[in-house]
Amino acid sequence: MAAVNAKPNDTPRSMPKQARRKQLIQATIKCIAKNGLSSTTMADVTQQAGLSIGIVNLHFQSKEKLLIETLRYISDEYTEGLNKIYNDKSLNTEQKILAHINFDFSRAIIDRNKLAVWFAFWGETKSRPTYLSICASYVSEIANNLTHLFVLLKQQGDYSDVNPDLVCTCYTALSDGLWLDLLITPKGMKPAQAQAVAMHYLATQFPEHFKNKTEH
Amino acid sequence: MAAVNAKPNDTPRSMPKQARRKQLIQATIKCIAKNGLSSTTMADVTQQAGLSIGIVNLHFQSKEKLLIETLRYISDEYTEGLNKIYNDKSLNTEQKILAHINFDFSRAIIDRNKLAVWFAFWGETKSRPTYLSICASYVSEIANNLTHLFVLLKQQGDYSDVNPDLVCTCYTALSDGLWLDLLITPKGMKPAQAQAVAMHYLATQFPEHFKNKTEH
DNA sequence: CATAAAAATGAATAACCATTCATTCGGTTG
DNA sequence: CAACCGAATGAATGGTTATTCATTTTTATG
Repeated sequence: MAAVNAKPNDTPRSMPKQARRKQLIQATIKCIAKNGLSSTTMADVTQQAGLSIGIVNLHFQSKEKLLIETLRYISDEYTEGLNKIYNDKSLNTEQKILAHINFDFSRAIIDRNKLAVWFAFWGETKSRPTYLSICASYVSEIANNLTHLFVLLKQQGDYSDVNPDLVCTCYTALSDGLWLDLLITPKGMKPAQAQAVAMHYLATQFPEHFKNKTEH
Repeated sequence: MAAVNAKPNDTPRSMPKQARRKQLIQATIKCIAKNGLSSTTMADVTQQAGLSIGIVNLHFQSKEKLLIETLRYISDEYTEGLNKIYNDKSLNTEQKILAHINFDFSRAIIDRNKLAVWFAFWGETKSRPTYLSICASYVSEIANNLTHLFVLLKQQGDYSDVNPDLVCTCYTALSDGLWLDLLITPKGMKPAQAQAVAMHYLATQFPEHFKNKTEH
């Protein structure tokens, strides 16, 4: 409750505006995880950030805009991480797919605070067009890239029966569902185990490439 | 906004208490879908039900208890539907698994109102132990039953490499992830398509039974 | 060091919301 | 039909919360 993130000296006023916004967004993530989206208040968030109550409206105009920026933040973090992999010229197709899976179950992504935020926003998409459109746009961006990787891999083996679109849809859904397991059964499902389940599916589609592969 | 579900005559006071509770729970589901969990108010719910503001506290004591009962309601609906399948003596193992998949993507289950409710509560599990324990208990119940079906099916074919626990985890996660697709890309993903993706995965594990199977 | 500009504060405000409970309504019973 | 009792109502209440903005604090500048 009274836990404060930073002493005054840690957060000088001279820091760029962007940094203060990020600080508030990260406090918002913690509060949503700790109290739930429905009972996250401005007082909670600003106290978590070690700042005063009026600060959110100074930087975000309203609570609603702070929430939208919070969704955009985790959404961007995810897509930018994946785009870095897609654009990495030093990786071949197989390595990019492996890197994608590693990323999907990496510390930064399957942090339970962030998972709670994802699900909280997903639960609100039906009523908030803005949330929906943020989600829809990252989903389609990722699907395009990942499907393309599967198209390329299909050409590198005896994979005539493989449907890249289907595999992309299936892998993506599987990954989201495993995130749920990591969120609600934290003692029953470990990150490495979740990743192994994802690998198991890919091995059914691309056995020449992914059978008996384990990432350390 | 002003949409009222029932005229006074439709809801006589002589109906059993259980019926009024159900009416309020269903109104709650609609409100969560329409406004999001975080802005669902007692006034919304009671107006949606066509009743007065004080009625929730009469039947549920508090808003929080109404929400808990709402989660329990969709949770029970799901597990009871599956248990009916598991206990159906007229179905063999293969048919039970097919019935399970059919059920997972049936109208009653993938109703977008209810999907919104599932995700809203999942997003709050980290902060509400009561939500978490309701979710944890239905998850483990289903996993036990489904894993057992896979164990039985494994004995009915050349499936020595199949790991029933893994398949259960993978199928369940996949199904949850497909629910997300149905929730956030309602125009891009149709129920039949989602079901086909789930079948596609099972066919990789039990090709003798599920390859080229399509449910009508 | 003086001054101006920018950033941050937090007390005050107004709106909102869950809960209460005295009153009213409707159905049942004898 | 009268009397009763549980069900339902909704105005009133008190607590909570987002937002505002006059004031204070910090930083940059000459």
